[in-house]
Amino acid sequence: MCRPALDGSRGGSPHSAFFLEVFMHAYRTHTCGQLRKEAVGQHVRLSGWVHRRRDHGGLLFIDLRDHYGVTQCVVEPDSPAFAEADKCRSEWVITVTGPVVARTAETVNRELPTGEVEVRIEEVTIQSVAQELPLPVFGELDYPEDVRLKYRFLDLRRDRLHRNITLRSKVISSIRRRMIEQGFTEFQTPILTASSPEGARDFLVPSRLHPGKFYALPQAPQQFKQLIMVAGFDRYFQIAPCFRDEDARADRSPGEFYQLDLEMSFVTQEDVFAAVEPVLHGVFEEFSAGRAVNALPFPRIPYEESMLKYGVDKPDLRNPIVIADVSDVFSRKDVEFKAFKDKTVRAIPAPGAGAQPRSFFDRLNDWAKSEMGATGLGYVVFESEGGKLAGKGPIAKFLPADSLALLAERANLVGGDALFFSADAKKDRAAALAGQARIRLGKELGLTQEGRFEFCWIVDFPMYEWNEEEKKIDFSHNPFSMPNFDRTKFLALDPNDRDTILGIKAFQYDIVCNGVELSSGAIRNHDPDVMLKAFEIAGYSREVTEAKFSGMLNAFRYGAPPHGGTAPGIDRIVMLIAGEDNLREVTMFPMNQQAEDLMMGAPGEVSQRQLRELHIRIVQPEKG
RNA sequence: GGGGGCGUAGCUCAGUUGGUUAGAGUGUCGGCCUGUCACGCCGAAGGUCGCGGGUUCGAGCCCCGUCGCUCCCGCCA
Repeated sequence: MCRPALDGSRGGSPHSAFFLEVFMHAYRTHTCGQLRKEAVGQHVRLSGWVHRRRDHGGLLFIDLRDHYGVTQCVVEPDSPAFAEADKCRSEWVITVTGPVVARTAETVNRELPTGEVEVRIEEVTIQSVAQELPLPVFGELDYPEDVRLKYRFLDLRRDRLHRNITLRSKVISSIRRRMIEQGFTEFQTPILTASSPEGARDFLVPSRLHPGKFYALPQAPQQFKQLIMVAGFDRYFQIAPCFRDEDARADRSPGEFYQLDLEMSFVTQEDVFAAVEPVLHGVFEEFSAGRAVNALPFPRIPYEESMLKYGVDKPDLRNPIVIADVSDVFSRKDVEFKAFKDKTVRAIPAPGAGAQPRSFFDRLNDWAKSEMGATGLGYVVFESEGGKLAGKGPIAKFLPADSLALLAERANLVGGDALFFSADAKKDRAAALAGQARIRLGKELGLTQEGRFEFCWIVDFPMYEWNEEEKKIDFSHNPFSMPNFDRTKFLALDPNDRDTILGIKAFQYDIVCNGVELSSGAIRNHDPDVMLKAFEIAGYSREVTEAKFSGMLNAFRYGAPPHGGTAPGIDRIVMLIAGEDNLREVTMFPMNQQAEDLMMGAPGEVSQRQLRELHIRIVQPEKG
């Protein structure tokens, strides 16, 4: 086509096209996002993808796109480049050469940073052609997830995803800079490690050298980072890949994800908060694009309080609704509503909901029954009648005036407001339904404020919980957390003293933003005796604990500093900042919900030879 | 493992109570068009209605099964 002659056979003055070609970069002198009015008159070369072509017969426009932007290029039929340019279709990769010209006032495109100029095509080189696209790059339409994932390289060309992934990179580099500025040091930890008995399901990697033995991919570098503290490195961080073989959710990638993993020595819980808060606050402010971030220090909310007031351990504080316990009101002798007697009853205020139609209340009731497995969601609508509050709705008739007034006071409601009730014999279930109802009400009544970030710490998690199915005590969260309990008394605990044990809090905390759990952390248990006792309570004999955690227990017997840390989820941070509600929108090459990589074909079958080397034989599950 | 939603042209979707040859937009191909920027106009090609079975004179539509995608529950120290 129109390649520059490199043998010098065509002579030319310094002003000839030939001179410019020879001294011009083979692919580009500028990017597609670079040219402005100041460049008018320059002879330039651009390379990129054909974003869009507009054929006017007598005039052909090609919008050329690369990572940096879009530049309009134009060619007329009498140009020697027209025939070649006319062949170009969407997503072909081409190189164009020609002068930058100013657009006339009427033809300037204000939407485009390069919209004041265009490149008049004198020469086109087709670098790569494209078949008809399974997924158009141009436009903002939504496409099926499987097509997007199979042709991820096309999806990634699209503006929104391209920007999200670029944003992710910027967020990570900002985090890294802020951590280093705070005196943290980045270290790598192994990817092939040992399976650990607690927590999620492991991904296993068979060992070739050791028949019948397996590595596991780390669920998190938990033990390693504690060992780094024992090794005296004081402040560690890592953008750490974590692998868990559990089912996916919109906010939980299948298989793998990244954490800002960090650990510090000689710290209290407040020291960890003080180290993490400015990093998160700083990075969210940096990329907030006008959205407010709540001020430091972030509120600390005890777990019990969160479960009462918000019905979840990850409250969305953009939602002003606060749940109240009203069990006592329904236990009063003058309240004859049998369905709520002797149950935990939580009241969810719905300010302004009195104006909603009957269908609004019915819909919530249906939702509670069908999706939450509840018997229903009772409600009362408050109305002002001559300066006094009157109750309306199906259960209002069971509530005498003074009980009604008490409810309104507890829920801080006035006429025109409504109050929903979540009741269950089990406190946890009443709280959970109330929590979900709070979220729905906040959204449907428009009370949850968009466009802001509300962080909080949830603190004082219980160390243990009762496993009803197996009738035993389990760790409720991280087994390596330090119990917030007198050491001597802890070591002397009777493992059957269930009431005392279930009341023990741990130095364990989550950080939550807008109802999304960003991280879980703890002050660690660095005392081997306390650790053995803690595991004994959860049903692990000393021998088992010694065997399973020998590496760490041993280390703690050679001088271990008190230490603690946390690990905010990188993907979720980027998701929040990008304003997306699915992790796949901020992950370059995600797997689908069934943990398959549709582009690369993973997981895939392997050869018999590979299996033999690994001493593995496949046993297919029986179909039935 | 369980529940909900979806599956119709390359892509996004419509398709009435079960009734003639399954439509639109976009993309593709062809024609026209010198200032568009979602260019416009005319025309054409493009369909195993996810797959299998059933009911029916007749199924995109109803029933059963199955597969795929997705959201949720379980699970996620």
